[in-house]
Amino acid sequence: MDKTFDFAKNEPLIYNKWLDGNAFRAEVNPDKKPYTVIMPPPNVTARLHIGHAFGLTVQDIIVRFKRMQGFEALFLPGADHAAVATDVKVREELKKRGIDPNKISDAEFLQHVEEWYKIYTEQIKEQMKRLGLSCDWSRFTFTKDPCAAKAVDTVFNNLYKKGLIYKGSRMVNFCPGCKSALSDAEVEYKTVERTMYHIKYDTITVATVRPETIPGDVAIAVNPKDKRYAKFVGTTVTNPLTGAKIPVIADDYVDMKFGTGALKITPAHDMADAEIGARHGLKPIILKTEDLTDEARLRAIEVLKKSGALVKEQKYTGNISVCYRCFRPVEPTISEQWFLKMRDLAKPAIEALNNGLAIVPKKYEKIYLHWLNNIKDWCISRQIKSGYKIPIKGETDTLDTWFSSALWPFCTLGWPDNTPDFKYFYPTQTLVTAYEIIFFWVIRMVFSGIEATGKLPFERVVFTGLVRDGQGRKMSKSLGNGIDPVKIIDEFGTDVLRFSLIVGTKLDRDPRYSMEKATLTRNFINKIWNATKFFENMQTPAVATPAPKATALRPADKWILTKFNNLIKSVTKKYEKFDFGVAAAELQHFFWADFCDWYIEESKQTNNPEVYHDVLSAFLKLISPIMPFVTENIWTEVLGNRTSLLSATFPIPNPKYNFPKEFKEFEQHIERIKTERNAKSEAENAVKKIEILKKEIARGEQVLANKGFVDHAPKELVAKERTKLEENRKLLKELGK
RNA sequence: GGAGAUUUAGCUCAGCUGGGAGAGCAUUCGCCUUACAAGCGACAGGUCGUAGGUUCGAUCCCUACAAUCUCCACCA
Repeated sequence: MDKTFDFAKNEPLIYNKWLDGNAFRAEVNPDKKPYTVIMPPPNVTARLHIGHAFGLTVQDIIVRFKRMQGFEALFLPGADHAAVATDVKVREELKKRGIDPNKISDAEFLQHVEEWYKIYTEQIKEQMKRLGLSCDWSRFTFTKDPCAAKAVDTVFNNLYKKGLIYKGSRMVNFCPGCKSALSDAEVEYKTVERTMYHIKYDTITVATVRPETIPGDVAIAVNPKDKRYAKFVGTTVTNPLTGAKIPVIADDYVDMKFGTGALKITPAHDMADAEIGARHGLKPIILKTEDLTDEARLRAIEVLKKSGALVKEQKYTGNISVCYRCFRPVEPTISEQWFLKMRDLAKPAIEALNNGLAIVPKKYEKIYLHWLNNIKDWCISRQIKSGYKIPIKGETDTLDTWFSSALWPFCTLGWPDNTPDFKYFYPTQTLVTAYEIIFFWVIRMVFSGIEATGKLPFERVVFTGLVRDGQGRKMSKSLGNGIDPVKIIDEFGTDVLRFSLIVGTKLDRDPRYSMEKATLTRNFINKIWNATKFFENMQTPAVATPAPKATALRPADKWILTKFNNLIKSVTKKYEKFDFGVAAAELQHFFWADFCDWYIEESKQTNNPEVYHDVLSAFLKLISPIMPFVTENIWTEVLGNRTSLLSATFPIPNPKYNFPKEFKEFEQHIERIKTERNAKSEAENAVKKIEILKKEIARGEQVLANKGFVDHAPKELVAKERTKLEENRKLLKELGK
């Protein structure tokens, strides 16, 4: 064997061996139960980052585990065309090449988009392969593939026929950067400092941060309880920019304590104003976009200053709504868009939580429900070029990219056709995704799946956290604390990346990653490698000592077998609960502390290669979903197995290997040795030990003197305390000599 | 404003149905012991956020408070 595991050489060899053997291919197989995981398709706009690596590793662990449990496991890979994001990227790329994207024809532009798709889809596939994902590549799907297009068409038309999709002139958030309408979910909030202007409308002064919208004002609103303004309600005031007479109205919405307590109403350019305007039957005045710029604001201020209407300026810190893609402030505007009626679609999605949909971790259930219970109609039209055209004759708008993403779990399996794949693999079992896209994607998949197929798209959704750095900070370019997963693979190998990403994480918190984890994992893999070397030497005739027969199990054998049985139980339970972080930690601890530090040491004088072999190979199986390469290498190259670990069965505890008596004895044996070592390294140990014993005895006496404890506590516990006390007294006597 | 989560050793985190606080790393000390110095052995480190309550017994259950974080809503 080499000195260390040569991952650079072996990992690609092993992966290609799997590919050549069609090992990841899932077939329709009536003799087996299917287990389907559809991959959330990464955008074709970027390289895979550490967050992708984490999520994809979690999925691959699930699939490999289920495959070993005998399921027909399908991991279906794909990539997303990411309409808006790709649009931006392609424009940038064209400008770099000296082409003005606005001067070429639509057809030409779309051709460049197609090119982009091709190049970056291949790049993404390559990166996924480097992560060691056991995907069925024959089923790779791109969100612009014909099957997806057919699904989009079918779903849109069905919803349209049902009257759930409608076109209407309504208040929507418009992004001046993306030059498109957005859905509510696509709007984020950012805290910024702005200037608040106090402006006189005759007798009433209002405070506003957007004086450029004054020409759109149709009223001034005050709180009906506000005594200061009661006398003005019902009168009119003059718009300081247009000279128009506008009414003073009373509305509960107005906060008396905020600003001057008087609110200008601009129904065409503010969400709240639109509602107030509608309540009072006011007709909105729609302004042109060029009249809503920063320059327009400065012009308005100039005019107001000259006329004396501007009475005060003050700094104000508050939230502004921005586009989640380009982060530019969005402009609420009345415009004609396509909407999806949500009320009826949301109902079954809400009920799904009682009808077979599990959300893991559970804490996301409330977030899921809250959003669905407060859902508004979904603006599905976008004014950008790439993406799916709205399938109505003459429409130039495209669909929100999430409209097609929502169909992902079934369009990838052949729907709307009732294909054998669809019949067998749908509904899918587990969807793994980041909690950030619960609204964008997960909820929309649920209601779209129920609506289109009559079934839930998945039995459960598992949410993963956001990968942070060692100190818990977000990884970001400006902090320079980002870690490129491909770099870890280059330096340490895929096994190291996968295990180090997983170990110590919990699903309900954000995972943390640092280079330290990578080196620790490298050391662990080296440990596994060397323990295997020890086994090879054990078997070499020159070194071998007369080994006991398999039936003649030594105490150490019985101990490790019992310990390993317990490990299998515990690890399997954790895998089933998707608690891979703790499973990984337990596996590592068992191997290092129990198997290497104690069992190997006990095997240096006499040994039992059969037991060693059994435990080692079962351990390799147990950890292989997380660490597929080095385990496969040892499994085939060193242990001489002909078939891949992929097709091995996941270990189940062996009832024969349960020796509670010998187990306890060996644990005591370990304790004794530790005490001896301790005595050796610390001369004054005896004095110390006496102190501890005295304390222990005092504690035991106190506990047993407590009548409540003796009467109420379980009998075994009381008995245990009694014997412990006696033993300690005996020991103290011996040491006292 | 509404909701949720977290708080355990210097750091990062485990602790299943309440029954004497655990790991890894870091620190300190001693070791090249024939699988491994990417290693081995050992010591030291904790009023389990604060204050009450339930219980024979609370890190665990209940109440209040505090700090940190996240999501949602958003007031001109």
